[in-house]
Amino acid sequence: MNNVQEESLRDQKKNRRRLQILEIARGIIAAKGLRSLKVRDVAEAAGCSVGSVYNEFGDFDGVILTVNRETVQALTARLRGVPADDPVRQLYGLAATYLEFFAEHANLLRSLFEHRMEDDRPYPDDILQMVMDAFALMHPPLVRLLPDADDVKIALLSRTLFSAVHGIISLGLEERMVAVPPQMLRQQVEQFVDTHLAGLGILPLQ
Amino acid sequence: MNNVQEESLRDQKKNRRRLQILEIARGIIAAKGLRSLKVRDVAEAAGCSVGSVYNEFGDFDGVILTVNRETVQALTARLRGVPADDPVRQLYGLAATYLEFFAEHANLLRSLFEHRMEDDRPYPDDILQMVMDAFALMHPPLVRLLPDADDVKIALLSRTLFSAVHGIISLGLEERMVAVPPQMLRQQVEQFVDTHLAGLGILPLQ
DNA sequence: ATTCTTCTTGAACATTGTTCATTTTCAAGC
DNA sequence: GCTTGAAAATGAACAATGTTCAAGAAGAAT
Repeated sequence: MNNVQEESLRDQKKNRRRLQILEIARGIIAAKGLRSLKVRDVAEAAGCSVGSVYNEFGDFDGVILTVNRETVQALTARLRGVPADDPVRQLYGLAATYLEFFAEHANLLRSLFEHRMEDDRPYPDDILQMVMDAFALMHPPLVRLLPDADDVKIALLSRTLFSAVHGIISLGLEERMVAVPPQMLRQQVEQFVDTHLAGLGILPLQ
Repeated sequence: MNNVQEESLRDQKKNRRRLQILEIARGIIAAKGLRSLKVRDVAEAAGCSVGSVYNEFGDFDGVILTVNRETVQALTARLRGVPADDPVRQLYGLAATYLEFFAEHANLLRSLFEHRMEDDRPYPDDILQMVMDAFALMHPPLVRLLPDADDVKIALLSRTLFSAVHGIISLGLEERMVAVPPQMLRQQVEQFVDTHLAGLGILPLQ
């Protein structure tokens, strides 16, 4: 017996179009920033009417939020790929991987963190949850390094440390904040993690 | 001999209006966020036409940027008010004051950090410089604490540390990132600075 | 083939940034 | 104080862009 639902021709087209719209929107955001994203441009590039975009995503925020959702998913996947062999190495790896990902997809990450909803509608919970889950990825290695510490405190520490790294990277990558030469940023982040771990009483890698 | 330029009635009105427009724009951003700022609302509240707003600020970005400029000026003033008696205390003070200011004016700071220009016009240099100068305020106390360190390294450390604090605070204050209870944030920032200073080999306050 | 449902379309509308010809206001010269 | 010229204010018109919806097209169901 086959559980796979028969996909109608209609659904096929719908799905294909949906993916296409998202791909186009993501491309525009990545290339020229969220502010350059226009419904008509997306519709035209996707070969459909603006109405179809609305039909599929409800409103334009819907498109943006879906792209953002996929961004945080891709980020999480990348971060989960960091080896968990040695906990200290893992922490370095998480920071370095975040930097790498941010540098590759700066405009997509800015869209994720900077997009504000119309009026006062709340940002979708599932995206927030995913961001928080990503920022909690430092939890397991920290638990291994600080076996005697309170679990709640480690959870807080994990988010704090990741938020700190996020701040360093997101400001460091603003070309406009000419401050930091990009190749120096990696070293800078490493140094930062290093110092902070030392402050936690954790010995560096030998 | 009086160097003060006689101010004509015309200039008086112009200046008064300019201040009024800025006050109104700032109020709207602070209360409802940058995305809720509309030319017509500002013009109506200021009792003038939209044309006058354009006449005074060139374009709408001009209004936003002027508000942002004043925000970073106010921030800098507050940060400069932190006592410089003890360098460690000063570092705590800078972090705590930044948190305080951010909590009081969250939407204004988000406008400062998140506003993107139309097209690819560059963000005004003077504002960027002022932000960087603010983030360099940790430099003097760090120099006192690490007298043997390279000055360039301290400059980098200052920006890094302040960026880290910025990351913790800006994410921590997003109501949407329910993560951190606000009153806990202060403690969290303090803890963070504490740990990092320890990592730098700096003893905490007795 | 017919009917029914659903999706698609794109013109019309709504909102909001921007321009500019006209009018108003003010200061300077007489 | 009247005239004149420059500067500013006005707001209607325009442009760009998000949103809606009645009509039509396309596919599914019978």
